[in-house]
Amino acid sequence: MSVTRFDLVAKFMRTNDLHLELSRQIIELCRRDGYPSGKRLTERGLAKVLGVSRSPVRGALKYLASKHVVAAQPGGGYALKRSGAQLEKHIGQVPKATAETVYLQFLKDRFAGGLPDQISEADLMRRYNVPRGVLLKVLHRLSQEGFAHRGQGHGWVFHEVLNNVGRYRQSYEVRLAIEPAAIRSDNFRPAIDRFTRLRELHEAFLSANNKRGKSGIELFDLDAELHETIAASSNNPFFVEIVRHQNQLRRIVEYESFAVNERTDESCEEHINILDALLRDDREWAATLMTRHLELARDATVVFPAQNSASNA
Amino acid sequence: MSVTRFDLVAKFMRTNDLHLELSRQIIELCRRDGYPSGKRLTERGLAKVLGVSRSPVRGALKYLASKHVVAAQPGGGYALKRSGAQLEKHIGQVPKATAETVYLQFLKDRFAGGLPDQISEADLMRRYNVPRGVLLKVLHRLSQEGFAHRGQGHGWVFHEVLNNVGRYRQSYEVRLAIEPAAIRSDNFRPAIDRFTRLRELHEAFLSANNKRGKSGIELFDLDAELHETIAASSNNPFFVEIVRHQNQLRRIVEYESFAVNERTDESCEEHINILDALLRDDREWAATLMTRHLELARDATVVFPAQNSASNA
DNA sequence: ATCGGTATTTATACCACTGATAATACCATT
DNA sequence: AATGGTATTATCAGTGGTATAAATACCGAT
Repeated sequence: MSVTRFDLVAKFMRTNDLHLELSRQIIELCRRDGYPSGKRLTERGLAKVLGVSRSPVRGALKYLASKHVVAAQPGGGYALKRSGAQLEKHIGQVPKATAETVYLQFLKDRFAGGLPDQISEADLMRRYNVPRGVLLKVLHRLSQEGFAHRGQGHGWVFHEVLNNVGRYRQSYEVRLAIEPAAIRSDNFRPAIDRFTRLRELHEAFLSANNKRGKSGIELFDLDAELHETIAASSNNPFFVEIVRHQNQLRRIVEYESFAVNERTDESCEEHINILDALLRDDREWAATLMTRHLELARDATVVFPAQNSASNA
Repeated sequence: MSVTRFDLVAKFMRTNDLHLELSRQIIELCRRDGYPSGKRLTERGLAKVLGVSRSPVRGALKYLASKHVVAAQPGGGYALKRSGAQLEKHIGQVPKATAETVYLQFLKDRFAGGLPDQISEADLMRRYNVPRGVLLKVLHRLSQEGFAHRGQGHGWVFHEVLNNVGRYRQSYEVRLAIEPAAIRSDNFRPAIDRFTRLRELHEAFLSANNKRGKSGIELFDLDAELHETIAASSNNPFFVEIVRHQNQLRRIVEYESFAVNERTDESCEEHINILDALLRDDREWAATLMTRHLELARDATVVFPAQNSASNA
């Protein structure tokens, strides 16, 4: 009769979706800022940065401890136990939240033409067999990201995605207008440390590239991070928002290899040149290189046209 | 005993929010496309355009009939009974849907610094005294438009709004990058009829301006329509989306006269010059004029700084 | 003063049900 | 073939109660 409620509650505290999501973000944070192994992670600090309360952070840390990414300290609390490339490996091992999975599946299906332009919630629940809450969460995220919106009456309306050459060119048209402008912005202040870090990662990618096989996903994420970081240096949140949105649009397409850009090495080198120009504060040249980089990428991208989605269901 | 159920159902068919919203859109549609009085409005046609089924359209038409904007025809169906400026008058008289009212109130409060950066749903329900459904509808709209997003844990996070000079300049920075690029886009095809109509409206505004008092709201809407129409002519939906978003950001601020641009007449004339250039297909010059127009507007805009919203609640 | 541990309060997610209403099918008329 | 009128069906909004989990307050230790 002595081992009861309290112990059970403590033992069985399940890790939920939010815990997983936060775990990812914690790893990502440590990786991006290059925290060394042994760095102490405080609950309050993480809660502040991640915009949540201590409760879910605690859950996430517990989960990370079980995966040996962090370790409980003797006096209480947790400290980081991995760093750098090791973290990158771990981040892929954190299971995706169910909403995240459904979200990706949605976009994939949509791209492949498997979803009509208009569809009702009930229909989607039947299709994906998820509870209403998850479905709504996904739909609202899609809506926030500009992939869909709730119709005026019943049902949801999906917007077009980057599933044809024309769309892809239009995306580049936007980026060509925005990204060089961001670099030329009056308030541009290069984030030296981030740029330096990015440069290292690119160099690493280039040399690793020759040995092991190339990873499309890895390169895409690196590319996205570079463009977002540069946009962020303009200190204009609207620029960042637009660049991020365009990246998100391309992400799903390129993850699924529906669009391929074979210029991986060249692209990396162009990135490095842009970073170098920015690091020596030669912004005009950086902007020019960026324009050139985007034009080359645009012209080299091959899109595999999806089967036309003649509105089904 | 003869007057029962059927008649009651028919008589008491209440107009709901959707009916009101559609009524507005129908008026707006007729105005924008310059439908003449007497033009027949078919249920199916409107349903198609508005993206809903016939049921709510029917409700809207019934409502509009009660306001004498349309009239029931002898053989059934409805026909438009007003046109042009008369329609503009009517559109202001259609009551706003409750969600719409709350939405505007939100933005106003947020601008004035009356809403903290983070706040829970329950808190908002208490504050605005609206049922959860309406609140959520509003929040999701705000989220879709980039004003807010759901936090990871509990509560919603509000983004910054255009409530200071810096933000305003950043908005113009985006427009300066996007709008001339839209005009220079390869796929730009001027919407001759829309442009011609807009030109007329601008001329009308200029002459009316001298007689009656000026209406800031009226001018803002005209301005927004012009910029969106031009962006739309690029046939690049991303451009349209960005321009629309920026307009929406400015709308609430300028409606409430938190930001004022006294160059109404000059602005109108610049618009006309841009339209003329576009109408004679002189795109390069139109793009140059657009750049100049935006720069002048940017430098002339005065923002009344809102009291700093030191996070309350 | 800041941290981790714990307890308490509060908010939201979930579920089933109900009524309202949007979507749709059908019919008669032109 | 297209339209308006009508009836039927399906979807969705609203409700309330409960379970879960996030936010927060508090405490003792460093």
